[in-house]
Amino acid sequence: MTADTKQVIMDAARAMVQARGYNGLSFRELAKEVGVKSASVHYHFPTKGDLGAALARRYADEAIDILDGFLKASQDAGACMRMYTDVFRSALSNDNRMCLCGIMAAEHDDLPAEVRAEVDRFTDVNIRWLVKLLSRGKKAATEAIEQRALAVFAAVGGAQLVARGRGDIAVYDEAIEAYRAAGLLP
Amino acid sequence: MTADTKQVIMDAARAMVQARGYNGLSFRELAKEVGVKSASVHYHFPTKGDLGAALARRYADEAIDILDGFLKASQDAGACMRMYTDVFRSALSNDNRMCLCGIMAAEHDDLPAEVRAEVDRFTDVNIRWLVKLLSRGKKAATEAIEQRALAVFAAVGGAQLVARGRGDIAVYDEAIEAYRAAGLLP
DNA sequence: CAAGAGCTATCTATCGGTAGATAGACGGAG
DNA sequence: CTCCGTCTATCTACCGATAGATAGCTCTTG
Repeated sequence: MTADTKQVIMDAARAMVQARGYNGLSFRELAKEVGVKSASVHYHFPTKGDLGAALARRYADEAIDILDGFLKASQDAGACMRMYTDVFRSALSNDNRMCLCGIMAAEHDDLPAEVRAEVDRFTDVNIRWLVKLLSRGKKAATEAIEQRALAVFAAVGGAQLVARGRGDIAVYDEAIEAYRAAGLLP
Repeated sequence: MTADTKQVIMDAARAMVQARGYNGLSFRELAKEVGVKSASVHYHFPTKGDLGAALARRYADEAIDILDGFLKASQDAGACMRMYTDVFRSALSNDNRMCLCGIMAAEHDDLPAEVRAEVDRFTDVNIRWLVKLLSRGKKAATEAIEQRALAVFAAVGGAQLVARGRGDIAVYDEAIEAYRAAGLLP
């Protein structure tokens, strides 16, 4: 019984949001999945916005750690970028799911403000990391690097979305390969 | 008073879906927007799936006409591609909306089957058109062209999604420019 | 031409279901 | 004894969908 119910709820909720989006998440279904009553979910997360924001916050925080690990693991930009694209790939290989914040970005406009803020932060985290990566040894203007970082982030997210729609992870692989071939990715 | 109510309903529904997604569309709100009762919407579209499928079908059909017009309007691949990216740009400039099928793609998994089919067809239409465009005068392998077409479609969709999240159309422009600079777009 | 039958498009009213949210009882652990 | 976590039970609001009535148009037919 040690397994902190709050963490179990968050894990299940994350999986459900990655599969069906924030609006597709319901307290009842989530509670059933976890094996508690919906009132118990409300005990840990008073409102749905609280839950959504907690999910996105943890997701962005984890991203910071994971991505920093990549930069430390290799000095090679190409290798780091492959690790980066592989993270997004792993969401798809996990039952055709999306990046939590990627799918929430589509619902951006009717997200509670506190959720939206965390989703935006996830984007910031990614852009900052990509800027760091693309800056390595390059002397290009900061502005150009930022533009490139944003384009990479958008392209990877788009590839994930399209591949998921096709229900075929090979579509993701092909898109990434095309990005690399075109020179968008290092 | 000529304005066919069915068309008015579809126009309003499209705008609402482009802003808040398929799940964010409700018969009551839609009816209020149009100025009728929700029962009247059900008269024209018995189920929500019927309405969603009708929207996506019309959207895909219009896309075919518009895109073919581009190919006829210019022989230059770069010019055609700019017209293509400008179509997606115009959705953003129309009150920060998304491509109808782009936002529905995010909800792909819990879309009624008849809606999903039309959304998938929209993707097909785009890929086919891009293949046609990228094939002009190129002798590259069909497979490589298809891969490239898919990557372009995904990248443009991703740029739209990210730009919308940022609420800044300049983000879209910058991403597209970066794609062009990298050589992904002709 | 006129009368009536049937159709179209809309309305009011309501259905069963589910959403998020809350109050208060209960039981176990410190 | 008290506090924490979970439960039962319930609330209000909204969802998509349906039933049934009605006004007005159109078409047929004597």
